[in-house]
Amino acid sequence: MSELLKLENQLCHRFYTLSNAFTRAYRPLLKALDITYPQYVTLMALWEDDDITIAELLDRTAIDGGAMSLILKKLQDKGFLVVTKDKADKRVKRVQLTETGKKKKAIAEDVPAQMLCKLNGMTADESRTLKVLLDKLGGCFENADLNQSG
Amino acid sequence: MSELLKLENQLCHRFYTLSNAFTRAYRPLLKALDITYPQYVTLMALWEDDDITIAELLDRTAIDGGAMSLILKKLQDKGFLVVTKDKADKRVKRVQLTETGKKKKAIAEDVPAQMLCKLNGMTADESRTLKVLLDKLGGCFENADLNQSG
DNA sequence: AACAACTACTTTGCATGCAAAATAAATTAT
DNA sequence: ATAATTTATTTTGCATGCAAAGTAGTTGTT
Repeated sequence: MSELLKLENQLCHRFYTLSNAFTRAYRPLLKALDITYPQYVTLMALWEDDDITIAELLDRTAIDGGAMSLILKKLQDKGFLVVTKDKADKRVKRVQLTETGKKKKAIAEDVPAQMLCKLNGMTADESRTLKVLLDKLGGCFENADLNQSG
Repeated sequence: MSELLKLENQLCHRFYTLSNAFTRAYRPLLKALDITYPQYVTLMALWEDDDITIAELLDRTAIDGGAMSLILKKLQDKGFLVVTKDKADKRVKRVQLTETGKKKKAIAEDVPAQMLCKLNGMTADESRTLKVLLDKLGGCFENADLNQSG
C-alpha cells in the first residue's frame, strides 16, 4: 500500500490540478480580451517590456518555443502585435506591441483583481508564503538536466 | 506600471511553469513504464482503488473527460487495463487493471523516490507547508462557478 | 407506457506542451 | 575563405485540456 504512490501524497498532482484550475478560472476573465491564458502571459511580458526578442519572450514566459510561434501568429492576426526581423541579426525576430495592443493593457488591468477576488480564501500572508515556496521549488527544476547525476 | 500585471507577481504563472516542469521532469522517469504523466496519474488512482467507474476515475484524477477516453484506450492497448460495461447500468463503464497493470506498480514504486531526489532543495517541512497551502488554494476553486457572484 | 430531463461517456475542434527534425543565418575552426 | 558548429525560430507529430455537441441508457413525470 505504498504511501508514496498515493495520489493524495503527490506534489505534482496538486500542481497539475491547480494549474488547470487557474487556466479554467482565467478563461471567462480573458474573454473580454478574446485571448487564451498563454496569450495573456505573452502579453503581460510585453506590457512590461516591449520590443523584445522571441528568445527573451520565451525566457520570460517559459512558454514552449513551438507553441510561441503559433501564439505570436494569432496575436498578430488579432492586431495586438507585430513581429519584425532584426536588421542586425537576421535570425532574430523582435516582437512589438501595436497601439491596439498597448491600449488593451487598460482592459487587462482589471483581470488580476478579479482573479484575486476568486482566491479570497487565501490571506495575503499565505499567498506570500506560497510564492516563496513556489519559487524555491522552481529552483529545484532549474538546470534539471545537469542534476541527472548518476 | 501596474504591479498587478507583472508576470513576476502572478501566482498563476508560477503554477503554469511548475506544472509544466513537473511533467517534463516525470517524462524520463516514466519512460521505463512507457506512459505519459496523465497516464501515470490514471494508474496511480487505479493502483489505489481498482475496478472503479470512469466517473470516479475522473473525480479522483481531475483529468478531463474527453482526454480520459483516449488515455484509457491507450492504457488498454498497452495492456495495463481493461474497460468493461457495467451490467446493472449500461451507461457506466468500469476500469480494471490487468495482471500486467498490477505488476507494473512494482516498477512505479521507484518513481516517487526518484522525483523526491530531484526536489532535494526542499526540506520535508517546506514540502509539508506547501501542500497545506496548495490544498487551501485548491479549495478556492471548488464550485468556482458558484462563486461567480455578480 | 410515452415523453422530458438527466447521466455517463465519447467525439469533435481548437489551443497548447513537448521532443525532435528542419531552416536559415551567424560564428568558429582550420 | 570554406566547412563545421552554434544559434534563433519554425515545423511536425503526438498527447492532452477544454468546451460543446453527440450518444446511449436511465429516471422522473404525468
